[in-house]
Parts: sequence; structure tokens; C-alpha cells
Amino acid sequence: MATIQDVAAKSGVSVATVSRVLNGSPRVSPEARDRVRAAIEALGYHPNLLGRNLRRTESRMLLVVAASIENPFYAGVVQGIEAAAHREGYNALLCNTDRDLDREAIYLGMLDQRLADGAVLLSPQLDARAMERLDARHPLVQCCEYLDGAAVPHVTVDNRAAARDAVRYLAGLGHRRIGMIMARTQYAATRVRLDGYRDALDEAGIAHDPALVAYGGFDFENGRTAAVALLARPPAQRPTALFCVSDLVAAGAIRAAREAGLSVPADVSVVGFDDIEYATMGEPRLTTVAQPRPDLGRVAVEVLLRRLRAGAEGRSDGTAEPESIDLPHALRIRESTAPPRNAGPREGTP
Amino acid sequence: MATIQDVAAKSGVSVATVSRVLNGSPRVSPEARDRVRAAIEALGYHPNLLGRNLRRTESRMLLVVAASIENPFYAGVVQGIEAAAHREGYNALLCNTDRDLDREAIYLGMLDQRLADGAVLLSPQLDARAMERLDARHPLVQCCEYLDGAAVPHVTVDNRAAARDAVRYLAGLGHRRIGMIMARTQYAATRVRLDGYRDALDEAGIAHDPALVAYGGFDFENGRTAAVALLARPPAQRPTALFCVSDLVAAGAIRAAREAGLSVPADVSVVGFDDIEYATMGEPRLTTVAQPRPDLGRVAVEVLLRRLRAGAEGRSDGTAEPESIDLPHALRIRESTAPPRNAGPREGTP
DNA sequence: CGCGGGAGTGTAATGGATTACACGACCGAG
DNA sequence: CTCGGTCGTGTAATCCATTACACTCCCGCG
Repeated sequence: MATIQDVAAKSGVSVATVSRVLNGSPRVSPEARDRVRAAIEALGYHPNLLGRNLRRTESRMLLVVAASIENPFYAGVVQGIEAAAHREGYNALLCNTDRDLDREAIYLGMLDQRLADGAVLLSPQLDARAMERLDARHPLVQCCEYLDGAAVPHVTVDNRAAARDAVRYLAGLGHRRIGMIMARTQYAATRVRLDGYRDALDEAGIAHDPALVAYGGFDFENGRTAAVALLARPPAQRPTALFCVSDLVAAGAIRAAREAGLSVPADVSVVGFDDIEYATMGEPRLTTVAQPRPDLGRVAVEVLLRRLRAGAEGRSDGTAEPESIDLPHALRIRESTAPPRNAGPREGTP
Repeated sequence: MATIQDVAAKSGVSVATVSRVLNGSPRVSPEARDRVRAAIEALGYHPNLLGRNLRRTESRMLLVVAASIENPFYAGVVQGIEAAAHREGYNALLCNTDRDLDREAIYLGMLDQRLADGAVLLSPQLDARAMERLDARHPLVQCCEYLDGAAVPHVTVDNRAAARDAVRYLAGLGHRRIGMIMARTQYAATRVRLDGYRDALDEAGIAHDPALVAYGGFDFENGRTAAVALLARPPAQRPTALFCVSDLVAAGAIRAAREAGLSVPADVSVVGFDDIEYATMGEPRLTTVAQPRPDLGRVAVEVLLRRLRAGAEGRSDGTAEPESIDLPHALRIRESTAPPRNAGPREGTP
């Protein structure tokens, strides 16, 4: 394939001038510019980015690392990341770790190999210290999920407030035995949802009952299994509402309720988290907490590029507070929630 | 960061020797090897792949281009692609076109810029000629969907046979008014499903009724809209079974049936295509045609790398038949299908 | 008329790794 | 002892584009 030398020869100028045309430098005469453009056209020349990137010592590639990029929740986030990256002239390299620390290490190794300039971590597997060490060499940003102790910026919603809103809504419908299906996880973003759940119970003057909190994972089967246990309790102790840590878990809970002969929402209300597409496809449509997914991705990229550029100019202040951002969430009320049987909504409460 | 020069200096050998150690050449004395390894360790050296790739004139990167990578159907395919690519020392760069020809062009442009060595196309937007022209410069392979006239290899299931199996099963249950919800599409892989549907009707001696075939897209809403139209017909002309071009369309059809006061499968049987995770999460669980998704991805990469290597050795035979491959599919019978009301299964037919 | 300075262009160094070729040391065969 | 060959290693060219620096014109001002 043609190189910049070929273009230079064909248009009768030096490679420097061709390069200047390529990069839009103003110090080129219109005639030279035209001749170079014509030669590029005639030769079907495309700059070899391997050469350019080597010279510029950057790859203009951003890593997007997640347990599973295809997880429906991440769909919109990734879209936001890609769009923002392209707008800034970067490409996004999507990486699936399948929660495997080694696979993640391979991907993050691309930073040291200069195949990528920075990374957005959607579900980090490494520990906080390792993340900080890596971040000292190459800018990182955590998005949606993040590790508690790591001094690496993160972009999320206020998960505690989001959970509080969801459970407050259930309490407002008149529910008193509200269960929660949590996930066992290292992520602070998820763990504080339990705090939000408790906040709302406190507000409503409902005593905490640890037996109403079940722990599993984020998936359909996890949700189903956890819900089976909670719904197997005697009717007087059985929760009349379940707040679930994800929409997939909520779908599992609905399946469990059906299998237990209970109807949703008449016998049990179910609230999810994430607002994935599936939430409106199943029956009943899911009440859930929506996160601004494309925005989460977009802002994460903005933070990352800000750091990348700051670093390129030699600044690495070190101890400055990492720039972390919360974006607004929203409770979407649909058909999987209703007042409990034998207890209308508490209209009287202000 | 440390370069190969630094390692050479620190270990008292030349860069050539360091490079040989890096690449596992046997022509290095054990002592030199050890010293180099120690220096690499001490300096925390990682080879700069921008330099290596420039020198080798390859990027070891494979493009994976789809309308939407996050589409649940592609999840497993992408997983297969990634796994196979890594096994061969390649990275997969996932690209979303959102069905936008321009965005696709930008991604495919990365081939000419040498940021990627080849591409797997999951839902090509360009036309057959353009694809062939591009393929002449850089190896491509189509996976799952493919264009009719393009002399570019593809890896799929036998979509016609798969559709035939699904509809044959419905006919076997005793259905005679079997509708199909198709997608308007440029893809041959999808279009031949209509042929398979007709094959099965012919086999069962059922006359074709064009009014029973509706056209839409691949999504939930498309499926719902199309099904609303088919199910609005008077009961005697209404289809008792619907074969849908995708699981999402089938989900939409089920929603439409419910809204029309019909129950699935008692009043209408519904069959999907793809067997995405959602197929077993909803109610009822979906009868559908499963594709071996990771295998489709794996084989696509194998074909691609075969071509890449052949091309690297200077061979480009030109007019040889493109290597296209069909992988086996499977009908998964679940709960969304049953014999029609007022007509038991046709047990007597052999 | 001489000189400072900007515009336009070219030469060559540079980024980091790979590898063809060359060279010296050393071995065994004749 | 000499020659051919292997082994280990180094030098320098190479991949392709960017850019610091130098240079030539040419203009306008004093």
C-alpha cells in the first residue's frame, strides 16, 4: 500500500509537506495542498496509524473492561462510552473478563504495551491497591461499579438514595414486610443499596428484619433462588414486597413468585434496578430504578480524557481528591408494584 | 517508560539479543537470557507494541462489526469470537454501527489505517460490491447474517432448514393456519427463513396464505405491531400459530396476544428464533430455534485467520470459491407451543 | 540598499522494535 | 594445522509518520 513517501514523490513535495497537509497545518501553500490532495486521492493513500501512533506515543484507544460487555445493563453505558470516545477521536476497545482476574490482567496489560491510553472499568476484578498502582501509570476511571478504598475516580448514580427512593415508594404503598434481594459483591456501588433500603425502613418506622434480606448474585437464577427462600416463609411472615438488586434478579423473583402460586403484584410487589429493556418486555412490566446509562458512559470518558490530557502535559498532582461524579437516577413506576392485600395505600400520611 | 534500549544497556547486551529473548529465539546463551530477563524484571519493561506492530506491519487486532454488539443474540457469538481470537494471539475490537453506513465506514477504515488486520461482519451495512472490494485488500468474513451476492465467506446455520424444522413442528402439532412474522432485511440468512417456512407448509399440504405473513424488524415492538395485525383477523382466519424471525419478535407477539385477550399457547402457539437468555426468563418459556453461538464466532475467526495467513504468504488465488460454513442448529421445545384448540395432535400421521 | 522577519518548504532525527547480515570464537574433521 | 561450520552476538537498516531545525525567498521598513 502507498506510504507518505509515495504521496510526496507523486506530488513533487517532501514528506514534511504531505504530513502538514494531512494534519491541517496552515503553513502550506494552496497549490501544494491541492497537489498533495490529488496525489492522495490518486494513490488511495491512507496514513498508517501504526507509524503515526508510534511517533506520537499514543494509541487513541480506550479500554472498556467489564465482566460481560453483553450484559444488558451495560448496553447503554457502552453506547455512551463509544459515542463520547469517537467524538474526541478515540476508539473504544471492548473487553470481557468473565470475572476472571487473569483475563482482566491481560486486557489491562494492553495499557503497558501502549495499545491503549486509558481504561474505563465497569466491573473491576483487581483489588484497590493494584488499581491505584495501575492508575499511577495510566489514567483509569470506574463507571457504575467501583471499589471502596481505591483512590481512582468513579462515575455512578447515588445508589443509596436510589434504593431509598424505591423502598420508600413500597412503604408508601402500605407495605410493612419489605424484603431485599442483595448481591454478594465487592462493589461499594451495590453495597450501599442495602443502606438505602435501611434508610427507607427507618423513615417509615419499620423494624429491620435480617430474615427478609437474601444474598445472591445479579442474575435471573440467583434472583429466583433467593426469592424462593423468602417466599417459602409462612404467609404471616412472608414479605409482601421485594426490592431487588437488579432487573434480572427481579425477573427471577417474579418467576419464583409464580411458581409459589403467588401473583405479582397482587400478592407480592417486586421492584428491580437498572431498567434494562427486558423490564418492559415481560409480564408484568417491572417497576424499577433507571440509571442514565449513556450519560454514565459519556461522563466516564470525559473524566478519563481530562486526566489523560492533564497527564500528557506532565501534571500528576498526586494527592488531589479523585474527581468522582454522581448522576441523577429515576424511579420508573410500572405494573409489578401495588398496595399489599388487606391494606390500602396509606393516603393519610403526608 | 523503559525501552528495549534500556534493557539492553542494563543487561550488557545489544537490543538484538533482548529482542531474541523477547521472542523466544533459541540462538541466545542461557547466561544472556537470564541477564536480560533480570533486567526486564528490574525495569518493569513491557515491549511497546506500537513499535513491534509497525515493524511487523500487522496489528493483531480483529474488527467485530455489528449493528449493535449488545444485541442479546450476538452476546454468545462475540464471546466465541473473542475466545478464538485470544487463543491465536489476536484482540477483538468490538464496533457498533447502529445500522449507520457512515459509522460502519469509519470502523472499516481502520483496516486501511492498519489498526486492524481483518474483520468479522455480523450485520454488514455496505453493499456486496463494496464488501468485495474491501475484501480484496483485507480479509473479511460474514457471520450469522450475510449478503446474497457477495463473494466473501460466511459462517451461519442452515437457516432454511432451521425454519423448516420449526414450522414442521407446528404442523405436526396439528396447526393449519400458521403465520410468520418476517423482517424486512437485506440479509440472505434471514430471508431464506421464509423459504423454509414455505417448505414446511408444502410438506404438510397446507396452502400458502400471503395474508398470514407480516413484515417488520427484529425487535420487540416490531413483533408486537406485526402480531397485532395478524391476530386482529376474524377467529376463523386468525393464525393459531406464529413463527417469528427472532426471540424478541416472539416476545412482542406474546405481548400482542395477551393484549388481544388470547392466551399462549392455548389460543396461539409462538415460536422464536435465536434462543437468547430472555427466551427462558419470560412467561411462557419460548419454544425457539437455537444457534450454536460461540461456535459461529469461533469458526468465523478460524476462517478469517486462515485467510489472513494465506494472504500474508502472498497467496490470493482470486477466483477460488469462498469458504462458507453451515453449523448445526437445534429446535428447543418449551412452553409457548401446543396443539391448536379443537384439534389434537395428528398422531396418525407417520 | 540592507536587514529583520514571515511564509513555505525540505532535511534529518525521532519514536521502539525486528531482523538481515556480518563477525569473532570455537569445534571437529581431514 | 587448516578449513568449514555452528553458535552467540552485534551493527545498522527498516517499518511509517511527525516535527525540530534550517534554509530560501520575498516583502517592507528604515
